Amino acid sequence: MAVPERQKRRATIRELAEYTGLSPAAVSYALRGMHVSAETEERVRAAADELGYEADPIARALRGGATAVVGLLVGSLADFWNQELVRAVERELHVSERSTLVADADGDSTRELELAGRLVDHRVDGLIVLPVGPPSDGWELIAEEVPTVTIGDALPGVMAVGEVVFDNNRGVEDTLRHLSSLGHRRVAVLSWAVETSPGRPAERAVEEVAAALGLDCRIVPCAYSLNGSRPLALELLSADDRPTAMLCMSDSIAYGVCVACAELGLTIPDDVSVAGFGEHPMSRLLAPPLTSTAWDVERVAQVATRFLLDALDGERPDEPRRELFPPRLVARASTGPPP
Amino acid sequence: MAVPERQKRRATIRELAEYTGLSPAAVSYALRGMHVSAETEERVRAAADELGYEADPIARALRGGATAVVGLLVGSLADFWNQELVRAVERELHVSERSTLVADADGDSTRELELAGRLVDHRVDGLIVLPVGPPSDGWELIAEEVPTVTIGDALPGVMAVGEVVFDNNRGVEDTLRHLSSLGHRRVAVLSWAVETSPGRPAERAVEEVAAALGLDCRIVPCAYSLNGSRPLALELLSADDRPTAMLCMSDSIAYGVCVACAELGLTIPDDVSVAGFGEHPMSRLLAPPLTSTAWDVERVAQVATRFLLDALDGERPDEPRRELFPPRLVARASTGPPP
DNA sequence: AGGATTCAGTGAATCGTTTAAGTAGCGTCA
DNA sequence: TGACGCTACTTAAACGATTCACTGAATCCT
Repeated sequence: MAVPERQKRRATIRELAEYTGLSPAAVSYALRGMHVSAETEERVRAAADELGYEADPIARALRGGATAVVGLLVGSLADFWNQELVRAVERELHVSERSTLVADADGDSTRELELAGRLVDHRVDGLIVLPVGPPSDGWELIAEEVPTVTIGDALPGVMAVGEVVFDNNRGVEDTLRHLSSLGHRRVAVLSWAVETSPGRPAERAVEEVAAALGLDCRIVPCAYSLNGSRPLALELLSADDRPTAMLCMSDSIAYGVCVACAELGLTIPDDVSVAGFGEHPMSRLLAPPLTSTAWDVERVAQVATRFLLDALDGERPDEPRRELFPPRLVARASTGPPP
Repeated sequence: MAVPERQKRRATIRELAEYTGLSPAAVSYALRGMHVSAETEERVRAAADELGYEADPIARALRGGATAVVGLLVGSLADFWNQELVRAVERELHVSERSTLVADADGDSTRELELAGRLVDHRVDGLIVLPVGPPSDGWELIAEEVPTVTIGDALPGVMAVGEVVFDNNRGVEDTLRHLSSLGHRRVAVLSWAVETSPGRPAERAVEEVAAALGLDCRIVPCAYSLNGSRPLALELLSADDRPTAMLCMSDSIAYGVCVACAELGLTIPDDVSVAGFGEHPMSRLLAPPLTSTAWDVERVAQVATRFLLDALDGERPDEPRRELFPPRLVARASTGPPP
């Protein structure tokens, strides 16, 4: 009922034109309510329903129109939070009748740009990006060609139509203060690779806060995933002067650290405290439940798609629209006083 | 270097033709190594490199060629295992230079078919489906139009080119035997909605094994997600004759059950045993670690894409190629003797 | 009333590629 | 020699929509 019967071969605009006794052009206009009398418009619409006509997105795209496809370029799909975001964005785009072309840069900034290009080649109407790579010239060209929204961190110098920004700095500060107030002094920060766009500012934030609180912070670059952090954690935690707390810049990273702790026979938080970042639904279920910093995935997805869709049917804003998401520290049992 | 310089406007085949002094047709042939002398082919290829020419996938698609886009239709993206599968499939497709159009049916079988249609409209070269819905006529049309591979459960009557099948029955049997051997008699099975394609056979498997083992099994339909199972579990576990074990047909479902247990003050496995299905990387980290049944996501993704890609550049097999993945029971601390 | 403007709709070009059909030029073979 | 078949191309017609430039009729203004 709701879904129109699926034809063997779709009706074309020419067939619809013949059926209504109009020219293809008139039909095209009618369907978008331009240029024609109300009566014909109605008639064409009815005929379109009857024949189950829907404009072919590919043909439309070739001519330069919209494809109803949005590209979603994810820095690392191995990251659980990012996976959640993909789901949320896909859902948001679905309500606006759009499809989602997903690409995973897998932590590689070269691949990231290459994929962005590929998405553009497929004529996506817009691009939502969770960047890994450092800002590069390539992005300017991309963002110029197709409306782009960044999530997580802006790409400086790139003319995005929207920027959904996490207040990572405050997140880092809150967590470090939390750890400091518990008595920790030696903290390892497992961060995104430091040369990435989120990495650099986060690194500075860590350094500033550490200085202010008198913490001995060591920043260690780390891949997003569980498997990326485990070996690193094994190494860090086997050292004689092992840190008393680990701040992981993603919950996925923290999960790998938990595994490493288990393997080394270390108890969390008695032997070492672990904190995540970007709370994943699973984190409350860990043993012990993981301290983390929460951002509302659904709202992030909503705002990002809103920015993009507004840019798609209005004109592009002169300046990126921007929304800053404050962190919410969720203190749980994985952080406690140092041994 | 590796990535060709991104032009402001892409070179067209006409420009390339002019550049080489050939006709567009000759260029088109040359680039696909048909019909032309070796010398011209070489010359055209060189010119293409020089101009950074790459055929426009949209124009190609309109004419009826391939788009290098594969549709991935997921029954429920809220399910963590499925999220992992999306990542793995995306990665596999990337190595063959293809992009992935992801659609989430969100547990709704009507939406599932509608989305399949939308993917076909976008001229995906092929379709990989993790079905939720019961087999329906719509699928036959879809599978006829575009090569389709099913994952998880075949769609009977649908001419897929490949079927990646989980041996759910044996998985159910193994788990129920495991529970039975621990001494359980009253087991609740939180399953996919029973009318779905995986639901029905799984239900029968449960009934048979339960009868053989003398178990009192109650099958409860349940949405895939953590949030779907929590309220259900709260209800089931508050009853006087509450089950001593819960078999959850997805780890995501199990996670919700764990939350419910915590809320009710029930200890796992002392008060109630919990088992998942389709192991997620997180499950070993829970408190207590979750008993589950593992399938290798990476291999599943590999086989599924292999089936599809083979069908894309060879001809379609007369009969679906098929691979059955046996389960691997991972017994952990979340299952123990009944109270 | 006559010229200008709007309205409703048509015809044809266009987007960038593929491919069926056609055409030279050349060699082969009866 | 002429029929035939190759090879290496070219020409032109798709694919399915959008849109620019028109046209004929009706309406408007002074």
